[in-house]
Amino acid sequence: MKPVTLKDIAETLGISITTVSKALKGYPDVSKKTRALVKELAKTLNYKPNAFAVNLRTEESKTIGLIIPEIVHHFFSSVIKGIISQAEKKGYLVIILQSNESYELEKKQLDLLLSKRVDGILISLANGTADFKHLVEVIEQGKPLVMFDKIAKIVKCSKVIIDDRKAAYTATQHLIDTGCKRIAHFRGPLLPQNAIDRFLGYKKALLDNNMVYDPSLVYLFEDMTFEVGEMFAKKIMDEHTDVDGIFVNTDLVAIGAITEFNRQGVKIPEDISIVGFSNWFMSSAITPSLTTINQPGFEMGKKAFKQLYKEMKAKKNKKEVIPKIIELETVLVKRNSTK
Amino acid sequence: MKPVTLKDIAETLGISITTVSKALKGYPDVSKKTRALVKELAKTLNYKPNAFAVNLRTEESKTIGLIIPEIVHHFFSSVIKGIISQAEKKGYLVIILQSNESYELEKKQLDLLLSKRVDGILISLANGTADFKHLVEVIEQGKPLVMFDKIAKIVKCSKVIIDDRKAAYTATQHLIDTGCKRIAHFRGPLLPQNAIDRFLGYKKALLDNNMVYDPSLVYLFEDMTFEVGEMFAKKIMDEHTDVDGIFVNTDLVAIGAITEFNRQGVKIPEDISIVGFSNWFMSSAITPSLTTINQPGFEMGKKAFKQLYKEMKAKKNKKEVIPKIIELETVLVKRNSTK
DNA sequence: GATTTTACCGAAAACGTTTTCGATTTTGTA
DNA sequence: TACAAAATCGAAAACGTTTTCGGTAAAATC
Repeated sequence: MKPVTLKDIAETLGISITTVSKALKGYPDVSKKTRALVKELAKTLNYKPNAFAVNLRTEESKTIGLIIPEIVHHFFSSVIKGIISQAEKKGYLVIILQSNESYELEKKQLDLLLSKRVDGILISLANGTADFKHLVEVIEQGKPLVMFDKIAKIVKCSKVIIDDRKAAYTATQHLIDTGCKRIAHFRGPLLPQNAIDRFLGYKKALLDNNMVYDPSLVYLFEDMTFEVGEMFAKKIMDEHTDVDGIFVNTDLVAIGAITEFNRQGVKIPEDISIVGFSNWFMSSAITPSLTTINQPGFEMGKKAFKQLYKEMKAKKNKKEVIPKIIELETVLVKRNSTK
Repeated sequence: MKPVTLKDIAETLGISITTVSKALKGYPDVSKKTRALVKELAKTLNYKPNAFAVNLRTEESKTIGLIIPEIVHHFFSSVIKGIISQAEKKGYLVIILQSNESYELEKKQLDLLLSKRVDGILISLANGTADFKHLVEVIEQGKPLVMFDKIAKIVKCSKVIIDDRKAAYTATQHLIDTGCKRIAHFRGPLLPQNAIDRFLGYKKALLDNNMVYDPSLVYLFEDMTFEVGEMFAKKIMDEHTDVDGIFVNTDLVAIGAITEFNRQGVKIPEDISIVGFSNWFMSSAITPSLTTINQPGFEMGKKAFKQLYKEMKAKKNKKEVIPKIIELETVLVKRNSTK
């Protein structure tokens, strides 16, 4: 019933715990004969080292924490998948917490992970997070931390991101290049950096092309849902019939808008061109298929873990780490929602 | 730099480690004065119990393992969210592993969780899993295990499921009730129990209504993708022009089919009625909106954790647990893809 | 004032592992 | 044979906590 321990093996073999431990870990100062004996018995007894004891002794758990705003979300679940896949390769397990876009929860969860003594932390910030003290504390404590996607620029730690501003610029420029004269923007919430950057990219593209930036053409949503897209599409038809292009912060909302435009007989891209963001798999499925910016979630997860891994290793070897900004490439995927 | 320990507090206060520990844990045999003193110092020093030591001593980690076939999947990520939300309430953390629908990986991961000594395990089986020895071993070891959604009926443990057969029966019956005479089925892979059950429910509904069951109307897919739906829709138009209803194993495939039918001018539901499965949020967004079976993922996750929690508590109190089958309600959500 | 009760505290063992360092045995060399 | 070198082993400490059990001091009882 009780799990077998080193002691059990040592006793039945008539040797010391030390030797058993060394034999199993391949230390050189144990003879081939006893090593073989130990390993064999360990296997037949199905010995598994007590992780709790190992953790206590080695002060590491081979476990990392991950805090993410929302799990039920195609982009984020892709990131999670990337993180887990990479972590598994390196023998790390990952504990996932969901902040639900709440700053308070995020703070509490960070604390929880710290008290569980995970070896490192990966985090994507909640929309509600405007204060970063909790993050700074983690770093000051010397615990490896890397942020991804939704980051805080001020905080001194490694980050894996895309250039949201550039990508948004590219998206908007594409609308301009294909003849759009009056371009609206469905933007994300106020606080998160990537919504800000995408908005800024949109604005800059307009100005660089000598087009007027009209704030009334910017529609801000808090929850990104299909229905928001439908609603904003209706608003556009009501309030701004002259709009002939829309850059949307995220595919799901863009698809909602397309659906509504389809319903109302607005022709895409003839009447209105639309560019989304993230290249969700449904964007190639919808009719017309959606031109969008590819946001490599899986890749981002992989890179984020890899960077964290480096920093955990560095910490173990008592080496200094200099924070690194890793920027992933985004590409414009041209489909049928633009000319 | 180093985290503060009970010893640190004890020394600065000039008392024993024992007393500090007891004070913090609210033992009655420590005076109010010292208790207050200890608690205050602990707070100012930001003392956090070393989880590794606690785990070792108490033989529990307040951590559970979760093995899931695929994370990037709306239903499963909803389940994950349900599990995590419930676990957090009870002070449990969850380690997530992804089997990628591979039996080999699933086995390895189960072993990994066991060696990490999680307090309990939640699992949804991979499509490739046909042998259940690895699961039986977990149970024989006395480690609480509950399966959800994709289960093995033979294995003696608690399970949280829906009645796939009944739900499929309801879906098919609805097609029949609305006048469909020749009903096809896009079914899931060969092995997983829920694909089998849904197929059986479909078949039984046909037979109960004195309709012929025609195996050539059953299209089996391995990967559930949008494209599979498109492809099968084409096949139906080629091979079985008389089909006027389809029960599809999963919404995504159904939506692929709808898209293709739309493209080809096949009218839904006039020419062909379609019922999906799972009530993915896009099924209310597509045109026409998809009639489907609601599969409560979040709820399933919650229930699965709750059951596991009961079993973990029972184990702690050395009480026997009798495996429980928890069946969640499914409802037919009528929309516009059926008459 | 003597005795019992209660309140409070701490020593020590235990959880299972890793690792250092010294001890012993074996082998090699002269 | 004597000695050095190499090979092999084990005792013991340490990681930080929890908990049992015994002990002392204070309070209560007579």
